[in-house]
Amino acid sequence: MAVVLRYPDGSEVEHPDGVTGLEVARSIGPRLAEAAVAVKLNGQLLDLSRPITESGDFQVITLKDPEGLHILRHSSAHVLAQAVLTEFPDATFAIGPPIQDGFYYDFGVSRPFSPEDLERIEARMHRIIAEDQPFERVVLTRDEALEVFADHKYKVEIIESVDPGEAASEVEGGEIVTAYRNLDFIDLCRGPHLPSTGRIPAVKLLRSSGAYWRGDEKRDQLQRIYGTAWPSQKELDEYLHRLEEAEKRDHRRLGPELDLFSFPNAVGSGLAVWHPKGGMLRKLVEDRSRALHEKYGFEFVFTPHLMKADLWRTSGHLDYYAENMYPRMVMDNDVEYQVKPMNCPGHILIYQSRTRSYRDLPLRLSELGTVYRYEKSGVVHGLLRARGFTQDDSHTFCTEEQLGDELRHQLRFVLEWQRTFGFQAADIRAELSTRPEKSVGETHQWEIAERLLAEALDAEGIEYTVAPGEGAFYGPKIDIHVKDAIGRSWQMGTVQLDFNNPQRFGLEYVSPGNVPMRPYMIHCAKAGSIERFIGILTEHYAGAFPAWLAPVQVTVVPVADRHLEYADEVAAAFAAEGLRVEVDRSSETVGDKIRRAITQKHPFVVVVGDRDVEDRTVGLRRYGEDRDTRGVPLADAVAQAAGPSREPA
RNA sequence: GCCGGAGUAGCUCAGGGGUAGAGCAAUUCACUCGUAAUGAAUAGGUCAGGGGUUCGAAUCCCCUCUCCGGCUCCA
Repeated sequence: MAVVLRYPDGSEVEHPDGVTGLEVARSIGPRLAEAAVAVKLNGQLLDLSRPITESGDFQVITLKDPEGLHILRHSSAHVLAQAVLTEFPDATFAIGPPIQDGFYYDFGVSRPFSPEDLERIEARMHRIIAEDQPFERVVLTRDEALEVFADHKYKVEIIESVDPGEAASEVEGGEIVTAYRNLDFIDLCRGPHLPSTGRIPAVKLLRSSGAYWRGDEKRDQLQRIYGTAWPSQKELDEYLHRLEEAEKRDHRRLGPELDLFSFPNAVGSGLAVWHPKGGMLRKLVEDRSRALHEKYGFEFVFTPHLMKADLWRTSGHLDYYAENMYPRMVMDNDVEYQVKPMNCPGHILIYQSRTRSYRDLPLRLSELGTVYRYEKSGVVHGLLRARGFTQDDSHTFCTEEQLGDELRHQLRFVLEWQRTFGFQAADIRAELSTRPEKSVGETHQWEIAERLLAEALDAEGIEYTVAPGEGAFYGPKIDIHVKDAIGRSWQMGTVQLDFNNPQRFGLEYVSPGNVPMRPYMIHCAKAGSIERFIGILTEHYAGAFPAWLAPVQVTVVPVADRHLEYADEVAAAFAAEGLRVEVDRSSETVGDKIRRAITQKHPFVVVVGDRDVEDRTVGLRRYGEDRDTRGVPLADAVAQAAGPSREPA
């Protein structure tokens, strides 16, 4: 008997039945065999030592493959568990999967891990790796497995939760489970694994934290240890370097550094104050928001921060959202008020302010509405998760006939918004969330809405995935996710249908046939929250905003005090073109003044000295360029700065 | 909210029962300089806040607040 294996290059090679992956790799080349960590047969990953008994597509997996990295990190997680169980005999272990860039493992322990514990555990891991213990695949029956792991309640729960006949994530399905053994350590696992622990080239533990068993806050709190593993020390170092670089663009660091905003303790958690430069940035973003809303046919409305509690009762927020709302205050004759966490009810009241006809629709109401939400203390995160923030919110009311066109209209708006701020189409993807289990509205409405949302995405050529059951209880939605400069994905815009509010408030319009009809309601945010959006922008651009958004666009640096007069004249020339310009009047050296402007990431630095005064020129340096141009005629310099400083069309 | 770590000058940090420290920033003075840090001097602190232990607390203990990393949450 023989098996025929088709290699990635298309060639087909015959091997004896039961040949191992390693033997096949060896037959291809010794270096490949050395690099091999697993093989893939017909899409299924197998250990190198597994006998191959069927023909098909065959590929050797090395650490260069994504699957190889996955295996490396999975095996690293095993070694972590082995180290912890060795160092902490009373510890029990739960699950430890590979994740993006690394792995973690959750443990039940009598006390949380300290940083010193992590050092000790990591040292133990390195010893296990040095010992080069082979990973051995063990096949157990359910009963055998229950016996082997009898002392580990989480493992027992995993084994018992395996539905016979169906594959679960931790183990192969059926009456049989697999485990991997190295030395005296054994862990439940479907594999595959590296051939031995010595094949882990570079591993490092990063941090520990609490984590709930099965992700459920009502269940045990376990201690999770995060680590990272790479094919080489160099790649590990590069990864750590990337983390440092990401830290440098953290908006919570750049905000104060660039004098944009801060979070004074005296104000309260999750509440920002905006400094003049951040205020300018914010004004520019908000101006852009208003201009685009106007372009897309929205009308501006304003609603108060405080509204009667009864209104929130009508809208259902007190039923569904109360724990995120600030507590009520009682005024006048025991009337209760609450701070708004959303803008919708206010906009609905405006809709209701008079009888609406089909001729009024679509009615598009927008507001830069500041809302306050009580976020749990542990989740506040700079501008990205604040307790007070301003939504670029809008609510559109339309007829069923208009719904398709209107959704597409709104989607187009969201996309233009992202493009305006420098996010490329290729970095935008969408998610269509459909009806969840608990929902309001009629099936007919959901079906229409979900279909029209999908059609709008198709019409705009947006790549999207469907998230079944992930919609809000009140309607399906599209979320727009955007990738930033270092590849992180952020949810920004959203287009959501709402079947709930029109019903709760009894919204109507008069149809052409003179009968009352219920309008459809669309929530749409482009940035989401202005604060969060600026936080993301700050990280995306690492604080070096495109010139049109830079709070200060031009810094004029006089070489000596005698050039101050000309410097002011130069500044005036830039300002006359609408540029935001500052003159550095300090008595520092030229080098220092330039350094400060660069550190503050100003797009243009203009240096003026004796020759410039005489020739009416300037020295021009653009941010990010490590050189400068001398003797640029003033008018040219203004033109050069004005171009990129103009708002995008 | 939960688990851990942390809070000392505007910023970055040292000090860990016995008089509060450095660098950068700030201010002043001198320098007036041609593309990423001129020099000197000065000033700056309820050591997050409150309580306790102690002859004596930034330091040890308790509570609160805030921040950081996760978990959970983000109808």
